[in-house]
Amino acid sequence: MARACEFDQSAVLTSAMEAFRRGGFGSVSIRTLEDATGLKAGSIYNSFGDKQGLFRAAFAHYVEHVLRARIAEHAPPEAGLAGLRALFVSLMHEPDDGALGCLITNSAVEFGGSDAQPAAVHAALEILADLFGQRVPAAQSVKLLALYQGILVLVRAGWNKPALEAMVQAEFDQLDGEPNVA
Amino acid sequence: MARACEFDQSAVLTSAMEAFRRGGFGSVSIRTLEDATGLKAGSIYNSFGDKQGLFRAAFAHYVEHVLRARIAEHAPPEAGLAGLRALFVSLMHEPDDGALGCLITNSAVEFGGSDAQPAAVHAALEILADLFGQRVPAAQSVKLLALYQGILVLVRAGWNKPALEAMVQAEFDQLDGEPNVA
DNA sequence: GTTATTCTAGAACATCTGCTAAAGAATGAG
DNA sequence: CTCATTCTTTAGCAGATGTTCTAGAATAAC
Repeated sequence: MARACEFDQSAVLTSAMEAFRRGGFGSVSIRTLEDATGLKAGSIYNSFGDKQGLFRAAFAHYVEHVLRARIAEHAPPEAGLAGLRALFVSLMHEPDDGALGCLITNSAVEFGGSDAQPAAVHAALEILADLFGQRVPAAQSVKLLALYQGILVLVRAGWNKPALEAMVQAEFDQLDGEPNVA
Repeated sequence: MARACEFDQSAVLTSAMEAFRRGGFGSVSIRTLEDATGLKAGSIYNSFGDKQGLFRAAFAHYVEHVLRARIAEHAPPEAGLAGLRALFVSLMHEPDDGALGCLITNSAVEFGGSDAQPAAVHAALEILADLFGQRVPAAQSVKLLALYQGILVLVRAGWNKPALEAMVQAEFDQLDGEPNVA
């Protein structure tokens, strides 16, 4: 019917997502997003409405292509508790040393001070809570969720990774010795 | 020798601190800080050098008058493991529902994407790590640090507080049954 | 080929940002 | 009192911010 978009939507979302993971929503400007995505401001506003719209799309992209992909890779349904262990351990082996933080954790912190937390943040946390809840008793699953978020904070803060990994291993060793859900 | 400052430094730092706890460093402007502290921009720059200087002072104020005060209240040296339990439980009973987040956790996340994490953030995390390390075996103390940070993220995200508190109680019940350091 | 429609490019807008300069007000030393 | 010193206030600067507008380029239906 008319001219088609020239850019690759997925590539654009990936680079916007990385910019937001590094700096958060507030400190990444439209100019920075222009450089990161290769798009001009006009095209960004034409395609996503406004900065929030691009963020929402990038957040959804993160949930789908980073979080869900990570779960699928390390903790598919049949992997059980060992899958959860691998998922946790993988957090300490990101090449970026926390510079690319978790967009969910970072957003929970960044928007937690405002009146309304975006529903997307809560929904994303729910994905993890559900995953843990399926493989571990309820009391333990809340602990795993908190541990997961805490590890991401500490990795981003540059905390000693081997110590974190040893802690994860010990924690799952203990979980292995208890009755679980599956 | 000359005119004295009219404002109460501690009160100014407290209100600046609260503003930063709510919004982080980046999204709190000098105008907002003027309103929060009652000072005019000129006085702020005269007293603290620049925005970073005020933030540094507010961060130190937080460590001294919020973190250390919280430890002294709930977990004095003689309180042992029960003190740590009370410390953790207190995180779920803040009246602000996470709108006033922990300045340490929030800063770790906000500055984690930049080249150099401020040393003050790491030092503040060390305070908690040391506290835990004195009352619990090393492997457990790392877990408590991660749990502590994760709880703060989840509280700020509006997560179910009774579930978090039950998790904390269960975790410390288990710790009570193990040999500890003291 | 015309035309309607949608994308892209670039300049521009009003507002907000951190910060500074200049003038007035308070203080203590001489 | 004088005066040097320091605080407070106000106004303003240069640059960055999110956003919009306009002109131009590409496409597909007719």
